Amino acid sequence: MTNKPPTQRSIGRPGLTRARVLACAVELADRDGLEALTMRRLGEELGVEAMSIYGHVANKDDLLNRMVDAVFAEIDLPPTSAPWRDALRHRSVSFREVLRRHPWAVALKGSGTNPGPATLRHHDRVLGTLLTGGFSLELTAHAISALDSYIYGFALQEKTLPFTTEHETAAMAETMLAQLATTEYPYLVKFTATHVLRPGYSYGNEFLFGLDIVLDGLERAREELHSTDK
Amino acid sequence: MTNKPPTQRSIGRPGLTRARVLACAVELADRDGLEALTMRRLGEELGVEAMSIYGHVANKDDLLNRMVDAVFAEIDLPPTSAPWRDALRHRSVSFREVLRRHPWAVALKGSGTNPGPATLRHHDRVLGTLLTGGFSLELTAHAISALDSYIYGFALQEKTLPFTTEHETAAMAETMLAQLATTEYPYLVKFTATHVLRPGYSYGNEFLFGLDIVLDGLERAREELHSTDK
DNA sequence: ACCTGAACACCGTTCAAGT
DNA sequence: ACCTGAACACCGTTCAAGT
Repeated sequence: MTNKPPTQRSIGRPGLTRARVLACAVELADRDGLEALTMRRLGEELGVEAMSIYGHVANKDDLLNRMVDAVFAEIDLPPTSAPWRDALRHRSVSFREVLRRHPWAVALKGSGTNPGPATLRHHDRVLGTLLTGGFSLELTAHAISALDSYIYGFALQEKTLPFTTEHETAAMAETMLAQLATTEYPYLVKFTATHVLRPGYSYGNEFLFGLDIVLDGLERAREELHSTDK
Repeated sequence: MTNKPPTQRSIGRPGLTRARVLACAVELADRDGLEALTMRRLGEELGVEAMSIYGHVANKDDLLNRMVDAVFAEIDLPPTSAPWRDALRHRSVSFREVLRRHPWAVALKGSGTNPGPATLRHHDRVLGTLLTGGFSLELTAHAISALDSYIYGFALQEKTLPFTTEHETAAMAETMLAQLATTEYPYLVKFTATHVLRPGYSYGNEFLFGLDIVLDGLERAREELHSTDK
């Protein structure tokens, strides 16, 4: 019994740490969606009264902020060894995979949160990749806006789709076709019937096409920047 | 007093129509945010008991779905007279402006909603623009995914920013800089200090840069499609 | 026949009462 | 000193009781 001051860990029931609260909250949101994540339900999942959670988190908003930062911590940072394009392509693919694992994070991004350390670190590394890769300050701003907009938007659209497997897609398309007024939406009908119902269709495959368009555009802008320098 | 059957309009208090409910709900969400849009508060705003709203809307989910469709109705359709690039550029700029007017619509898009007539019409016209503009079915799917991902993502990022005016941006950047550990996030500090704090900086200006990158990429893919045809 | 307000099963969070 | 459960001010929605 030394005169050790009370630590964060000593607050709350033994075994209940902030890390465990966060991990459980993320798992609950993954499994049952953001609307299932209530303080009471989370407490239940942790084997604890809802109010005990407030020992490790200021309030629900604080919990959500920390969850977003935990998600950012999962994203691969752009490897410093690779050239800017490969480095950012790698982290972009990782970013998208993480957002697919945690779709609720996209919605949470929409509410004004103040960034945690993992989020700041992520952005710092992406900035570094561009600034040391031959991008001007202005072009770096353009690049991050274009790239992250595309990734977030793709994740948002992917999350909205009510189907995942090819079979589900086909079933959904069939019912949609049956309801649609053929004369009123001719292109929608044609597109659904001949493209979406095609065997092998999966929306997820679209990601790389758009990503490479954005990266190509950035590379072109970067080259232009250096050719005018000469 | 003819034997006219009871219409939709005759349900609920006179003067309370579904259109008025929708318009009021949109205005409330614009003004005070989605979290302020409760059935009780909306009823208050309409001068009506909360339960009267259920005469014009099945439930809150139905209300939100109809609000999203009302937002889509505001977006300019791609003009059929213009070439595909100009047509889609016009509707994309309009799309982004509408999403800035109604930021809550981005979050709502994230929850799986079934599309209303204005939404279907919008997508039908965009499909038509591409399919009649020399895009194959597959490339049309690529194009819509890339374009709409970018627009939604940009709207999501713009909505997150806690500032609008240049002055607010500068103030925010100053406080952020003061809190940031200079050694831990060197690029973030450099970027904020020298670019974000530069007079005239406004995130909204980034939209057209990314949009034109995507459109350029699509045009290139379309040209490639036709050159291999020959 | 139509409307409505009390009531139900939930929220996040406060705070006083327990140990 | 620490925890917790009753309580408060909210939700969306049901439904019986009013006119």
